[in-house]
Formats: sequence, structure tokens, C-alpha cells
Amino acid sequence: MTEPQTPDTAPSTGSVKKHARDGKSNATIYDIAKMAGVNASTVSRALSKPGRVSSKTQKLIEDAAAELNYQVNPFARALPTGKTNTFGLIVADITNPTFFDIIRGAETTATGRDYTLVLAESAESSATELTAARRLMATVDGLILASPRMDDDNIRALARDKPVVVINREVEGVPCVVPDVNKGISEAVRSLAANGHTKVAYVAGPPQSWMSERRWEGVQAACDWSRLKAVRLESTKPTVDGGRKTARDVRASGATAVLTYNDLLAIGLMQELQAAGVVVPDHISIIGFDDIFGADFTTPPLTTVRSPLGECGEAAAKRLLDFLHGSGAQTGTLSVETELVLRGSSGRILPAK
Amino acid sequence: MTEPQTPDTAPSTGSVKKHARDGKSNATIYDIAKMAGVNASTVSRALSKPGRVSSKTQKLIEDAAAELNYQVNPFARALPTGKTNTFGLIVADITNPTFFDIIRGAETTATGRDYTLVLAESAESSATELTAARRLMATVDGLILASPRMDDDNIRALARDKPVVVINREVEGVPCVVPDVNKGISEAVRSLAANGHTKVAYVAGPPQSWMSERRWEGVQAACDWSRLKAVRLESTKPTVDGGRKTARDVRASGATAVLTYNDLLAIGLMQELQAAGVVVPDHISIIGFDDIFGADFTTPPLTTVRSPLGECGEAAAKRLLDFLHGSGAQTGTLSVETELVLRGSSGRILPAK
DNA sequence: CGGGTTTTGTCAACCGGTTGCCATCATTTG
DNA sequence: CAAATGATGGCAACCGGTTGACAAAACCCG
Repeated sequence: MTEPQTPDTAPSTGSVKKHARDGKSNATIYDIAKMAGVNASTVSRALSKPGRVSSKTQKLIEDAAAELNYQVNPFARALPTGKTNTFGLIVADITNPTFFDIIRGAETTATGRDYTLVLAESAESSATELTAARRLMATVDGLILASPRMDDDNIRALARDKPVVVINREVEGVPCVVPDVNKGISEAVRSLAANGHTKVAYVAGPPQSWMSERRWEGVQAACDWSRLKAVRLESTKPTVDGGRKTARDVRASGATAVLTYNDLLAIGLMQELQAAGVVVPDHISIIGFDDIFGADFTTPPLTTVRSPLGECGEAAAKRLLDFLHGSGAQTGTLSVETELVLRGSSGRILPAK
Repeated sequence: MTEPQTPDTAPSTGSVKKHARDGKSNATIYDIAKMAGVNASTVSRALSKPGRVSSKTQKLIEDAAAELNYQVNPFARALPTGKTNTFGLIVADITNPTFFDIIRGAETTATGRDYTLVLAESAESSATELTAARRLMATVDGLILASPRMDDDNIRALARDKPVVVINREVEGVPCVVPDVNKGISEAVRSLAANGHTKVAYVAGPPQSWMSERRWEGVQAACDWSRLKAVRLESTKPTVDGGRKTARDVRASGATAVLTYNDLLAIGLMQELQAAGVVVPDHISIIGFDDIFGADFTTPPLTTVRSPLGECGEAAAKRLLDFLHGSGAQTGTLSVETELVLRGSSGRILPAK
């Protein structure tokens, strides 16, 4: 806790310099070297390479560093090494709660391993996404793309440059982390079948969404297996509002149960149906996807197929870090299990009306 | 779109080098200089200082840069200049939806001005927060602290080093962006008074929360004005679960209307009360704070005092950028207005017991 | 047409680390 | 006791830009 001997006595020729030089954290390895009476390169080694210097000088240097309150300058380090200890995460839409958990998962494992997370958004546009990715590419060691909208080739091109991990989509030749929808969907459809439903509608998401197609395929397969009819409806936008707008089509479809591409659609749909006097789940069952924050705020609380998004973010970050630290570079897809979260919005149809 | 002439013919003496040198983005200003037949420093000037070089060489250099697909190396630039074109955002809890709007607001204005956003979380711990702040300090041009948990002195210390903007709290001598609770609260309390309520409970948030105190003061003042009684209750945690746990105290308090420190508490409280057969708002009115995502998913939808969090994030980022670009460095507090969002969870008490 | 001013480009130092190579010194061994 | 071996520290080049100082070239004017 000794006051770092500020050279107050030095004549302030040259005036004020940039900012205050006092408490600032700009001690360099040269300062340490001078204080410890060694060469700067020795300081560098003491501070990074473990047993490269004698324990005596090591101690000397560490003490000096502590006294000077030294912190490496990440830029100076990044320049020759190319390693930045930073990685990027690009999400399609920061507004969408689906990504909250992904961001959290990624951030947590990043800082846990002494990495810094840089965040960017693509606003659902593949062009913006590509620009953001290119921009980030220059400053990060690796990149995570959550539900990317750009096409496969662009992703592969990025992956050729630096490690890339994709979440919520499968891209040949690039490591991916994808919720395996099948388990959750079959649980959902089986539960519907058990409750006497015979016709199920699927409300699809954005056309460029890889995941929306997988879910539709899953619904079809599960319905086939359970001998239910499956129909597909389209939505305008995968939001609460988009969900509201599908209510008309849903009623027209004659289905007594609906699975929607995501929870937001489900919530909007439920609100609109209830406003029209439809009782959920007595008249119609609604099941969403993802189990986002707030899915249980509704009345009845939303039944949904949970994707462990937090885990996805975590797993993606881990894969990236493993990649960067040389421990095996598998490019395969990592599946994480989905499961049905049974709440109040699905159940038996009432014979009434 | 001409293929950058890859020197395929070059003898690959020296073997593979690090990574593939082909599509990689590592053209340097030296490459450009060679191609354009000028000195590297001229390239540097052409690319940053506007009118420093003749338009002829300017063009020459720009063409070469385009052809080589040049991108500056941010680290190389940051080293001598100290400018990183990056700023940090530290939030108390990534899980808390309150912060998502802040993050979004900050991210948007950051990328809009060609800055990169680095995200970190303090997990509600002042120690972690300080560590994260210190870590970030080294790599960013400025820092935004959203609902910081560390104490004023630490914040001021950071602010002495680099520009810092605080959201959701007022710190003497540091630029802050704070929702002004008064307008929203008086609207809320007046609406309660108009509906015949006479006793209002306030469920407080975490003790270290500066904002929780402001809200309590606001509630007291507004109740005084409207001649209502105000009582204060404590919560364990500012979450849905914490809200549930306050239900007992709320009923015991005899208040017919409740304002809670945030929406999560309000939602939890409402769920628990409804589970016990209390009808909202007929028996009790509930009003939250912030208008977070999902506040309107509940039945009845939550009445709440909206804080324009997105605007806060935006405004904080803007202040930071203004600061960095020299246009005035006001340290004052910027207030943003709050307003009552009247939904279904508040209203007239039914005489029915 | 000469001298002065302005524009344009070059040189070289610098930011703060990292790292290959070599010199030195200590230690071990025959 | 000398030579071999290994541990340790120093030197200097390098990463890729930026920038102050200065020289060369271009332009201006009377």
C-alpha cells in the first residue's frame, strides 16, 4: 500500500501531457525492469512463461509489478501474438428473450476463463450480420453466431479465418450447438394425443430460419407416429404481435392444438384467442418453443418445449475455448436435449361446444 | 471483385507459416504502400487524416487498399493512440430483463457510431463488479455502469481514469443517466387515490440499491400529497420468487394497493396472491416498476411505472461518445421521464370483502 | 525570375509487449 | 580441474500502425 513514488519533483517541462499520469494504470514492463534491475524481456518472461526465470528474480519482478500496480496492455500483447483473449457473439435480435440466456451462458463461461465477450446484433438482417462479423473478426480470437441469418458459405468462409461456433443451426463443416428438438416434440405430441387431440397446427417462423424447418419436420414426424393430422400455418413475424395475427388462421384450420415456432408467437396467439372468448386449454391447447423468460407469466402458464439456451451459449463458448487451446477441434454438431415443460396451456379438450 | 492476386507461384519455402495466408485479412499498410508506390506513412495519412494527401495519391491508395481487401488492425492502431473504439458495459445481472433494454440501447448506439460493445456482469457482487471494471478499463475508451453495486468512491476512482457513465444511480461528480421516478410515481399514486385506496404498501428492493430508496421516497412524497398512508415492506430478493415471499407481509399490512421495487416482485406477488384466492385488482391493486418484457403477459396485465431503459442505455452511450469526441463534458445527471402504464392489475377496490 | 509560402511525401521514432538467438554463469561430471 | 551441460538473463528485431519534424516539390506574388 505504499504510495507509488510519483515523480512530483520532476520539472513539468512539456506541460500537462495527455491525462493525469498519477493513478493511471500505465506502468510498463520497462518500469518494472528498471525497478527490479533486470531487462524488460526478463520481466515479460517472468510474467508469462512459468519456469523460465529463477525464482529469485521471479519474486523480485512480481513484487515490483505489484508495487507499480502493473497490468499488461492487452493491445501491446495482441500485436505480436495475435491473441486477444476476446471473443465475439452475434445474435439475430437483442430484443428477443430467446437470446438472453444464450448471452448469459456465453458471458459467464467467457469471463470464467478470462476471456472478454464482445456483443453485436444483426437485427435479423443477413447483410448487417456479415458486416458485424467481419468487423468483429479483426478483434477477436473466435466467434459465436447465434441463429445466424447469413448463408452457409459465408459462415464457412468466416470459419476458415478463425474458429467459429454456430448455435441453433447446422452448418456442414462448422462446429455447431443445436437443441435436438425431437425428444421435446415427441413428448409434446404424445401428450396431445393422450388428451384426445387429433389435428395439430404448426405455426412456422421466419422463412430463413433453419430451426423453424427442423421443428416443422419434428412435428410432422411425431404426428405421423401418433396418427395425428399436422397442418402448417405461416406467421408474419416471430413476435407476440405476429402471434396475434395468426389467430384467425388457427381457428380456421380446425386444429384443436397448436405448436408455434417460438414462445412469443404462442403468447400472442393465446392473448388473441382469449380476447375472442376462446378458453385455453379447454377449447384449444397451445404449446410454444424455448421456454423463454416470462413463459410462465401467462394465464394459464404456457406449456412449451424447452431448449436449454443457457447451456447452448455455455457449450458454444466452451467449444470455442477448447478450440483455441488446442484440445481437439471436432467440427461435429453437439446436440443438447429438449424437453416438454407441461404447464397450463395444454390439456384435454372439453366436449363443450 | 477481381480476385486478389494470390502469389500462388511463390515458392513455399519456410513451409506453411501460421495459418493460411490466402483469404486472410492481413494486408498491411506496407503492402498497400508497395502496391501504390508510396511510403507507408502516406498510406496511414490517406486512410485517416482527410485532406492530408493529394487527391491523386489518395485515389491510388484507396484503390490498392480495396484490391488488397485491407482492414486496419485495431490493435496496431490502439497501441500508439490509446484509442480503442470500444466501450464496456457492466450490468448487475444479465438474467434480469431490466438490463436487456439497456444493453440493446447501448449496443445500438455503439455500433451506429462505429464502436464495439464489450459486455460484463457483476452478478450483483460489488467485488466482482470492481474486478470486471478494472479488467475492462484496460481495453475500452469508456465505461457504462448500469445499476452499479460498488460504492461511490470506487466509481469516482474509475471515472478519474477514463470516461464513465452511470445508469440508474446518482454519483456526485460522475455523469449519470437516471429515470426520474417522480412523475410516474405521482401518476400511480394519484390513480390509486382516485380509485379509493387509502393505504399503500411499498415493497423495497435490495438494501444496496440506490434506486430502491429513491422509489420509496417518491412513494412517501406522493402519498403525503394525496393524503394516503404509506408503509414499507422488505423483500428478500428482487425476483419473482422474492415477490412470492412477500405476499404474506402484504396481506398482513392491510394495504389495498402495493407498489413494488420492480416488476419481477410485482409478478411474483400477484401470482402468490391469486393462488391464495385474492382477486387482482378487485381486492388489491398491484403496480410494478420498469415495464419489463413480459409485464403484459400476466392476467391481469401488470400496471407499472415505466422506466425508459432502452433510452437510458442509448443516452448513456451517447454521453460517453460525446465525451470521447470532445463535445462538452458535462458531469451532471440526465433525467429521463417515467410514466404510468395503466393496465389491469390496478383499479377500484370492490366493496366485497 | 527569385524568394516566400503552402502543399505533399519521407524518415524515423514510438506505442508495449514477445521471442529467437546468443552470452554468461553456475553446476555437474569424468 | 577442465570440459560438458543446463539454467538464466540480455540483445535486438518485430508486430502494424501513428505522428512530429523536415525536405522536396509546387505554387504564388511582385
